[in-house]
Amino acid sequence: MIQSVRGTKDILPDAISNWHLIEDVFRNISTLFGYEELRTPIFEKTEVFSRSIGETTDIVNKEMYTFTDRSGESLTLRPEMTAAIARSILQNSLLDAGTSLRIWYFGPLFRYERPQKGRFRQFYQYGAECIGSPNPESDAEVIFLAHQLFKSSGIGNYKLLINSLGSDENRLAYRNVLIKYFTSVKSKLSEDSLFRLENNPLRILDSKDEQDRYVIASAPQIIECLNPESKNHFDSVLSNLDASSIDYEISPRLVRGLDYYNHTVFEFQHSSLGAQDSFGGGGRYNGLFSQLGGKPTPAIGFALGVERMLLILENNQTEKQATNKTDVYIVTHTHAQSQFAQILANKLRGRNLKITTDLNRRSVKSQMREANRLGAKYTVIIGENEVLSGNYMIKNMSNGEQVECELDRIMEYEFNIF
RNA sequence: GCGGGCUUAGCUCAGUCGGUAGAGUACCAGAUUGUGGCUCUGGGUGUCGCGGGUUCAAAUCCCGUAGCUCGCCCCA
Repeated sequence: MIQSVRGTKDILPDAISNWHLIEDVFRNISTLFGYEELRTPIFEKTEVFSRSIGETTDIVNKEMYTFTDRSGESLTLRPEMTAAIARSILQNSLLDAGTSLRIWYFGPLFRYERPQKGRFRQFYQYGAECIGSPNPESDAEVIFLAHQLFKSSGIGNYKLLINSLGSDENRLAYRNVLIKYFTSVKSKLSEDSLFRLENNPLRILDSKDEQDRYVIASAPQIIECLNPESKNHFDSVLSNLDASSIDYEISPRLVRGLDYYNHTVFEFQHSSLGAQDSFGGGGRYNGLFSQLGGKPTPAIGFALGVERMLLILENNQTEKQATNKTDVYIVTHTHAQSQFAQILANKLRGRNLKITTDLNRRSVKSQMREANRLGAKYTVIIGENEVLSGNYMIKNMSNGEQVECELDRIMEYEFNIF
């Protein structure tokens, strides 16, 4: 049997209703906040990602699906969206100076990783980007948006962690302070963290290793390296959140993986997710547009892992409520009535009723059973007698009552499908 | 890239000491000759992941391999 590619999965009809629910929330709430949808291709020139995400990150180093096309150009299935969105904004000149551009997106991303709970090689993200404002109210706005998305889709009990990396200079200064500190306690670090010390020392702060955590506890914090403007910006973001009663936890060790982040960074965590407890995250990326060849443009955004959101939802849903897949099931006694059944079905569909007919020429009993299984509120029963008399049986499936109805009047029959 | 667990019917799983596979559920048929649910009766629908080895005999023991899953790394 041919199987789907490792780390990819089919979204089966049984699971689709939660996807629809969450996609509706994405569209409706984003619109309420004045965000417009932007769809970009699922592959880009490789440099879109290699120039923005960071050469030392695992995403660029070992997780990209990169290939050369027939013209010899290096292309990559998008491993994240922000860089692609920025590319599109620059290419299409969507940004007017002095105003804000509000964009949201939804779609599949691709990373070559070992799959585990809440992690796939093809996975979906929703994201929102607020471009053009350096001010703390835009930081707050995107967090309000995320908050409302969770509220509307029924996700509660999550934790918002927030931190500031400061300006690029602050970040660099902190990096040096950290290298100095961790080098001094090198002997106590785990093997992984020794590697991080060479490549991405900030990430040591995120280590899950017990011993590392002990060392990390007394590491210098980035707050100490922030200049006054950065500190002001951060404080102001927090006060905006306070004013709107958004709960958060300042997490001095939150650094996030992508190189383009500066100033505010944040992450949403939920305890029901297993090892990957983060189901969304974002931050400010004032340097990204210039890295991609545009004018320096302040921006902030976040992304949500849709499969992880669905995991949270499924955890909350104790029982799946049976959805009725059809309103009226048309039962035919023999195959001879199937044309009549289909004519009737199409007429009733014109009344916006969900109609199912039998396609397998099964017994009346089987058809009734299926009608029941599909949650049909009514069956219309057609047999030889009905064809001769021009009358049809309409059976109410919840109380078993049957009435005879003339063909001409079946279009007026009041089906109570609620 | 590394480590643990798992793989038997459509699904969830049992299978003892090696003796050629079973339960629940789903499904189909009948009881009810034109009518669902509830009940009863009957029906097994299988490449025991795959390949090799040991053996008179392998779902079971050994070796290899693939897939799934959870974790590490990293990230949504």
